[in-house]
Amino acid sequence: MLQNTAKPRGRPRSFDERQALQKATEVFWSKGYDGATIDDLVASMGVGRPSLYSVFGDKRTIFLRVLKDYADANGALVAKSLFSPRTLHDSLVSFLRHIVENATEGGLARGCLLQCIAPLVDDAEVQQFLKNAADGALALLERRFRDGISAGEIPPDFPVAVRASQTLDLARGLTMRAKMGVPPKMLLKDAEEAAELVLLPRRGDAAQTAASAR
Amino acid sequence: MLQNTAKPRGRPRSFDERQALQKATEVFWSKGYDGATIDDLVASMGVGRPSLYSVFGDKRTIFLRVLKDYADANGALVAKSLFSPRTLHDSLVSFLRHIVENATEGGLARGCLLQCIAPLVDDAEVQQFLKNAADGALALLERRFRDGISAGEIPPDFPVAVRASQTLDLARGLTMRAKMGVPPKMLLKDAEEAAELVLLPRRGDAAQTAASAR
DNA sequence: CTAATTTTGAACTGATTGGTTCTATAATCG
DNA sequence: CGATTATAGAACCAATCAGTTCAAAATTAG
Repeated sequence: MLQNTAKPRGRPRSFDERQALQKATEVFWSKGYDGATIDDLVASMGVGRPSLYSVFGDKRTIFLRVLKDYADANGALVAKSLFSPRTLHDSLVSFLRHIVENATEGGLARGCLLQCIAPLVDDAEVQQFLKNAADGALALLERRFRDGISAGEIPPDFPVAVRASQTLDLARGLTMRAKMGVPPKMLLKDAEEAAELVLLPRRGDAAQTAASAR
Repeated sequence: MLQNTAKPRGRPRSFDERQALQKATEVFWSKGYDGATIDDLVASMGVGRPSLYSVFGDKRTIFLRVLKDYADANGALVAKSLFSPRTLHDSLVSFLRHIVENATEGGLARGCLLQCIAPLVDDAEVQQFLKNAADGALALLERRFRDGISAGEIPPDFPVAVRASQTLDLARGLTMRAKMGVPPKMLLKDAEEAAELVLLPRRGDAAQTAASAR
């Protein structure tokens, strides 16, 4: 393990594995799971058909790997958007803006791979993965709200679990609209409105410190 | 046109057109557009293959008809849920509950045909249809909020357009979670929370009459 | 150099797809 | 009854699909 640059024996690969996987992501993201053919993948990834199977496995396996890759990268960005030092309000705006930007990346209106493509894949492992990813995102949001309580940005009785879930639901709505072709500009505006909405205290709850969240 | 029961000349059909279309809806809703094969449709609809083509057209045409049918039926139910005589709050709960119930109908976690299936169909006419359907739903919600202003349930400066859009986004989130297998019971609870959320006045806006919305 | 090892491109395979044709069947009309 | 009209079932067709085989190519080890 000292030399990870140990030269492999046979004919060298003509492709970069990470880069190829990124291309595969694009294909699935744009065309969907059923819509993406092996030929599409071969063409985009720059990998010969037999190499594709020997290196990455079959279509389902490739998709699972793409999914994990995408979720990891996205999860890191989401965490960064939420936990870089800023007010709670700005964290939420940043989070929702990230969702919108991801879903409208390159003006392509592809939505989110995890929300618009993967849920249609009729596979138990995929579905379990999505459930875990959603739980993870929810946990991050709840943590951010709790941090907001610690910082005195929202009152201690702020309904953290409810608002975290609602934030995620609003994000899902933004993502679907991105997929429908609603202009990013409008979605970004709505992202800010959504952040304001989920910071409102429950009716009847004291709101004395809430104003500082802006 | 006096006799709509005018007996057609040839061999009578062995299927009911409306019933067959309903079955087609189930097939697309469960399996997706790509996932539904002509054989699936033939088997479920009780229509012979050639009859299917001569009566309903090709796969795309069948799907478009299914889509219109589904949207009409659903639109009627949504309007009813919103505009039956009740408070604004109860209308919103009723609307969101309807969304959840539709998406979890029969314990099948199919989500919404218009949100979970149709957006993946790479067809301009389908996409335009979805956009129109979304605009229609938004218009209904806005109208209901405005009625709430007229009835004094919410203040005159209530941000109708913003809240209507947010209500729809929350509904989309609920639908996605239904598709992910979140239990209906939890979603129904969240539907009520969502209704409460979108009735909150904007920060800084007067909220004197808002309490009557409950 | 030769042998061993790995990747590659092209061609192949069996299954499935959307869509059609052909013929038998079931009804009404005269 | 026989002519007409329309549907139904089975078999068919060309295209496409996921996945494999095989020989040629490119590299390292000795």
